[in-house]
Amino acid sequence: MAELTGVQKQYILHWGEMGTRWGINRTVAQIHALLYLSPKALPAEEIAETLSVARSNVSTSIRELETWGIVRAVHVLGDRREHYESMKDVWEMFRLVIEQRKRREIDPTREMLRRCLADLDPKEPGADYTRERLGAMAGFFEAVTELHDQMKQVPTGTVRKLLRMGTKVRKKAG
Amino acid sequence: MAELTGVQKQYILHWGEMGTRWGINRTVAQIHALLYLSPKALPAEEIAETLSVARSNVSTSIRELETWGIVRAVHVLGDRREHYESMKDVWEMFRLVIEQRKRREIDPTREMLRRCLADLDPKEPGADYTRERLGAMAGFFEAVTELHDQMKQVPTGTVRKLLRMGTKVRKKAG
DNA sequence: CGTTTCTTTCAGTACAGACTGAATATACAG
DNA sequence: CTGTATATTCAGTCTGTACTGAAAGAAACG
Repeated sequence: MAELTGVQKQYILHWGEMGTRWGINRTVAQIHALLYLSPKALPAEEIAETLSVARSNVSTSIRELETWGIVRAVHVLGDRREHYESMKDVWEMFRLVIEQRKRREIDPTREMLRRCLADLDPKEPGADYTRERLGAMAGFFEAVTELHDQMKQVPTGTVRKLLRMGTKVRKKAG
Repeated sequence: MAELTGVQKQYILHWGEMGTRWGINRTVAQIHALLYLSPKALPAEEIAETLSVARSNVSTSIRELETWGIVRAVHVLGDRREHYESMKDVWEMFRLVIEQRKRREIDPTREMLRRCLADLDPKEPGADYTRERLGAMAGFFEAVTELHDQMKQVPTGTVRKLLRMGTKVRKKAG
């Protein structure tokens, strides 16, 4: 993977762009794309060269990918350097990312909504309306959490089954 | 809504912060939060004052919220200014946002993956592996699209039903 | 029409976060 | 130990996006 083919470049650049739109660092996303396409684990040095970014930038970005659990370091016999490889199971990868983001963003929001509802002084102007709106939003986040907890326990293979069930429900409702 | 209560401030600030983490402009998110909590439609001027941002910034941000379909302008008798109000149905709001983001981000990614698979020259080094990886990723995006199309047609009330079905599937699988 | 009120556009500025490269730390071999 | 290879940290710089304020543009009145 010293030289990138046209298709690989296309994928990596798009993935980086996509990352920025979802609040994920462009370099982090690009490195992930590169590792995902690579049949073998790559040392940081090679990643830096291939993507034309600073070696230190790779170090930080790999750390981030590791905390998400979608990239890990492996060792190669006769080479002292760490080599990094990406998880290949796409569903599992997204599940992990979603789980992390839930923990970092959904959970704190849920917490904030609870605190708001608790802090809400019934005597302040429009308290009833505020409570109603905050309550609706809190309900949404509760449901999302419930949905996520269930998803966590559904094995990858079952996802397609769920998809088909969705179709049935739709037909009944329609 | 001339003065914000402590709880309102808390909600608006958190929502703005949350926005930035998902690639949504902080001001856009804050304005949405403000309108969501407001029992009556607000003129741009008042939004600008309440949030301490430039009047022009409000104009641009409202436009963005309007293209998502979660905020609309309404007219108040005896007032020439446009007043803006947020949709209150939380599920519907998120459905709209997800739909837009799918169109802007998921669809182009799906397209890119198709193009990559089409452009892939079988003679280039590691073509088989690349095809395998791109194929897996493409499959994921196809499934996500399918899931989204179904969701679009499920009425809000049915969502909780789906949640319960998820539980059943999990129990069978477990 | 001219005036007033409100809205949008846009060129310039400010700022947050990404990125770099030098310095530092760590691991290993001889 | 000493020297070398690799990894990490961090202060400073750079860049892209958000934001501002002034100016232009619409719309509503008299």
